[in-house]
Amino acid sequence: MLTERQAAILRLVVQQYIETAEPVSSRSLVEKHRLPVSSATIRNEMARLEDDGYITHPHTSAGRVPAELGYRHYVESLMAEDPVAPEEQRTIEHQLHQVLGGLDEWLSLAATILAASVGNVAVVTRPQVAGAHLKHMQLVELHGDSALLVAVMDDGRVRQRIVPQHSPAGQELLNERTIRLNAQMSGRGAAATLALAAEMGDIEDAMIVRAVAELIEEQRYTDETFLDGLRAALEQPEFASVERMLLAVQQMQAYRVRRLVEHARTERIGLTRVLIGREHGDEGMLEWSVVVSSYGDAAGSVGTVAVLGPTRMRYERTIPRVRYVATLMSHLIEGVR
Amino acid sequence: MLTERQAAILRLVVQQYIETAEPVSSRSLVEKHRLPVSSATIRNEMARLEDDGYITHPHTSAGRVPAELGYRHYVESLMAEDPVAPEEQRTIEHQLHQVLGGLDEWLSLAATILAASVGNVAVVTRPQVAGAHLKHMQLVELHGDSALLVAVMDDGRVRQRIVPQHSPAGQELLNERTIRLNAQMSGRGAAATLALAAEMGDIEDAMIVRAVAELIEEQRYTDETFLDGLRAALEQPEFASVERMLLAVQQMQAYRVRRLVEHARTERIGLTRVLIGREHGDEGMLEWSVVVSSYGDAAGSVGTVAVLGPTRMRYERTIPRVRYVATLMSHLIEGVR
DNA sequence: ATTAGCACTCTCTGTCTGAGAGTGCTAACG
DNA sequence: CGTTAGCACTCTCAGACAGAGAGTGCTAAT
Repeated sequence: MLTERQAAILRLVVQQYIETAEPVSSRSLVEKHRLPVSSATIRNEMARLEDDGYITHPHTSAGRVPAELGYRHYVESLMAEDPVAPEEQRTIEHQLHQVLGGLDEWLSLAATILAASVGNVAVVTRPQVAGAHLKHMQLVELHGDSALLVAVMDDGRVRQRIVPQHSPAGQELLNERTIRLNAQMSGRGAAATLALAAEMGDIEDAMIVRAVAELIEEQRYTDETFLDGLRAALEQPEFASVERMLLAVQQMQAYRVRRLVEHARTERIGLTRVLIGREHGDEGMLEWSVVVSSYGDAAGSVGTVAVLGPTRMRYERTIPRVRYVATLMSHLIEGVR
Repeated sequence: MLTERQAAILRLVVQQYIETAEPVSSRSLVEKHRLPVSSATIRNEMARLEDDGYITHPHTSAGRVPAELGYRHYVESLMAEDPVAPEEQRTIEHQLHQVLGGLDEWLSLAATILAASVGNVAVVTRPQVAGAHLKHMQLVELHGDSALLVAVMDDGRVRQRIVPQHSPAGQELLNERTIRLNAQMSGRGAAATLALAAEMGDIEDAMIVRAVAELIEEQRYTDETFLDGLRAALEQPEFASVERMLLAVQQMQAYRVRRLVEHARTERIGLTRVLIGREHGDEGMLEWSVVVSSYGDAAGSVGTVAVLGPTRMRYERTIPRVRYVATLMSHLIEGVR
């Protein structure tokens, strides 16, 4: 158990390190904060904190740096959140409301806004519904012997697929087919749609219905993950070497980030979770932390909002902002269904 | 005018520099290629080439490095293209044919394939039609008081927009409206659609028609530009310092790259152009070269395929591959219209 | 015209040194 | 007993320096 003074020192060490990115020395702590004790006392306390695993030493004659446990304790007990000011709330909300083009555009914008607000990588995943259903589909004639199948799902997705036409039909006939098939398919899930396809007499009908079933179920990792803010994040001193920067660029790929974030999140909407260093389980990204929150609607679909950054991250700022954006999205998502 | 020997030497210098990324010395040239002359002779010739501006010197005791003029001459007169082997042609074509999901997915895949094939940044822009026309639009009811407008254009775009509904209508009524409006709008361009909106009696009809007109005209830079291959490109030695790498990451943003590439391309389909260093006109990217080609169909829409990389780029490989992908796309694009 | 030879230049690497920053420990102090 | 002054010790960092190595440019001989 930490004494009150140890806790105070730990807080200062973490804060100062987050701010300066430099190891924190006992003397600088005393001077900057006009502590009523000498640096030797701080050194003694620091040695304790180090024994207990809260902070470390890069080398003998360097100041102290928070260890994972130190950040953990800081986030849980020592930190005061830096709330999203009303002004900033309005800005974010306003920007989000600029969206005209549907769910995808909206998720992408959310990632961009969040990234800009916290200066790190922001990730937003599309809300996953246990079983999506078809709302409406439409066949549009393409040049030549194929048609474009456009399907709108009840989870907000709009997906397309090119389907061959054995007998070129013209838009008129495609419209008829569209109406006929919609009548049978709309409201169905993937399995039910597939079952329907099996019963179909007409081969072309069956093929289209199967295509719709695939679209309902489809999840492409990249397309479902919206990521922004890498450029800004790379300017932080943790990436100030070619190897580290290159590694970071490699690591921040949509599919990988998505796996990490999906794994880190909880089902519980409204809860914001922080995973520091190895806590998130991706051995290759030990120096990264994740702040993650779920959003969703009454219908039970759940998506993820997250920020990724170096363990030396401004948790005070990041946590409330992730939470705020997630909350906002939970409210807004109803509208694009 | 270069003598034959000078040209031969220049070719070797460029080739070796492209391969090794190290300044090329007179001795290494003689040894590696068993030249029938001494290094001193090469040195004399090199001095000439330097006087004429084909190559340079990083410093007194370093080997030679191609200057822009050297690359230029190499690309135009000295280089033998490394054709895309039938095997590779099949692979690329096969990958491109994997596309199921329509134009966007297809352009994005093309960029990925090209990037992988040349190991640099590949950019593909959507084919722009002078005036696109509406093929078909569909209204789908969303939860609450809005509807999703999905429009398919004759240039292959599928665009969506959320539109408010003043009086919640139900999908039935939306279908009626869809049919009514399609009958009036389909085949129209942006201006004609806008004109139509002005004549409309019904306010909601007019609003939807206006929205469609906007969608027909819409061009969002990011969404219209598909880019891949940055990760691989960053591994090249030209980016082996934090500042350069960071700069490269900043520079390779969709909107900027698009501007560069659109500016560099020619209207002439089938022609592949190479712009080296300052030739492309973006003063901030002097160390980059662009290989660019246009693709399009008989209808006159033109898109761009390009590769961006350091001036020290394997032009022999890159040029034929850009050309091949562009040709392929010209053929394939007919199918997704 | 070509080339051997050599002086000259510049970079690169490793070593060393001194300065500086911090800690850890000890002993003294209140 | 907690606190602190003092100091030895450790480690890093920047700069200086030297020597090796790589290349060129020039000159004179072939």
